[in-house]
Amino acid sequence: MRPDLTTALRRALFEEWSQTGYVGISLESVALRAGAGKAAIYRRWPSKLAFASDAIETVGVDLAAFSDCGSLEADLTAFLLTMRRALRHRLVRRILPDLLAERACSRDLAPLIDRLARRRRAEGERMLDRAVARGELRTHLDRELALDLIPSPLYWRMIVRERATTRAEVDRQARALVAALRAC
Amino acid sequence: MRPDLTTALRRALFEEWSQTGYVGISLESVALRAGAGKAAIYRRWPSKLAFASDAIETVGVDLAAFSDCGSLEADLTAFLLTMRRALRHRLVRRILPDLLAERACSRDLAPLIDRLARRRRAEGERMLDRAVARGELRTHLDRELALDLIPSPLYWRMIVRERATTRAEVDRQARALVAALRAC
DNA sequence: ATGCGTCGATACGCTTGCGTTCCATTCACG
DNA sequence: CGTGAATGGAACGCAAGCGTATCGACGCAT
Repeated sequence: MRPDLTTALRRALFEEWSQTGYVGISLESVALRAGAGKAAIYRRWPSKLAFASDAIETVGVDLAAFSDCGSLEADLTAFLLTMRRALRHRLVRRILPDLLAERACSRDLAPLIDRLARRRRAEGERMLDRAVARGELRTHLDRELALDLIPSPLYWRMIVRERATTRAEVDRQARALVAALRAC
Repeated sequence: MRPDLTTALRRALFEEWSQTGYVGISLESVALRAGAGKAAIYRRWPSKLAFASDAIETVGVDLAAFSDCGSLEADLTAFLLTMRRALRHRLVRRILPDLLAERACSRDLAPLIDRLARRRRAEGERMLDRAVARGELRTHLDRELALDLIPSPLYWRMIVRERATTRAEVDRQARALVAALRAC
């Protein structure tokens, strides 16, 4: 089993996915794109779902990571910059909304999406912990609301509205979010 | 040409759309669901795209409307409550993300989505005008950012995270948004 | 050299659905 | 009543793709 071919197949899947959406993925087209035969796909994965799940988990299409930058605003800025970098990627920009849409129609991909979401939210909790410890946020702030507020404006702008976001816009967004989180 | 049948066909399209996504819509299934023959669809619309565009425009899948409630916070709360009502609708919750995903893959539906988005944003501008006139917001606030902030947390929560939102949560969200808009 | 696993290419039977067309029936109107 | 429009149901030729299987070729390890 050739690992380089497995990688090529995964890459081809993402390209095809970004053009057709999950439902429209033709495994024949994926194989062709990878310069392989269809049997090579079936030797590795029993189904489209298994193939897609493996590919997503392997590449780790994840929005962003949180890190400790010394202050809430700096943490938020770093998060938004990382998220911006991920959403700038053409394939991510196309596959991410399709993942959500597909989940609404068929629950096949739901476990995968849930796993990704859970990881990110746990990291967000840790960032809130740090801000509380620094005295930047109230101890009993509404964490549900805070964790919805943080990624949503950037997601809305870049995915829903398909707009680019400058570094200055990220900075302003972080400042607005700090104000919002203080009111949570 | 029976108008009641046209209506039934549109309704059937939405049901099918919510189950299969746009790509997976089978006009045969739509016709069957509406208790009609396929020819009835082709007599009215030349293609799936024309059918879908007509249906969306006729029903007006729109997120929400803005109204003057006397203060920025009240305006925002009213907006969020209206948007919440729309997003509670099962078909909307499924078709909306699919519209976005489909737009990313194929530009067929882009003009339709742009029209919907433009209308809503213009109304958002008027709400900001009112808040500025009342002295609630700075004259030169970052309107781009403000108009991204307003709908995004609710969209994120209800569509991306598939979570319900209580009236109390809407109120808290409105308050956080006021704080954010003041920092814009 | 030999054996094994994997490869791409292809064929196969099957399914689904498209867009078009047809037909007997129904309905509304003059 | 006669006529024309529209109807649901179905047939048609065509296309695409699925999942399975096969075959000769290739690369690698022994």
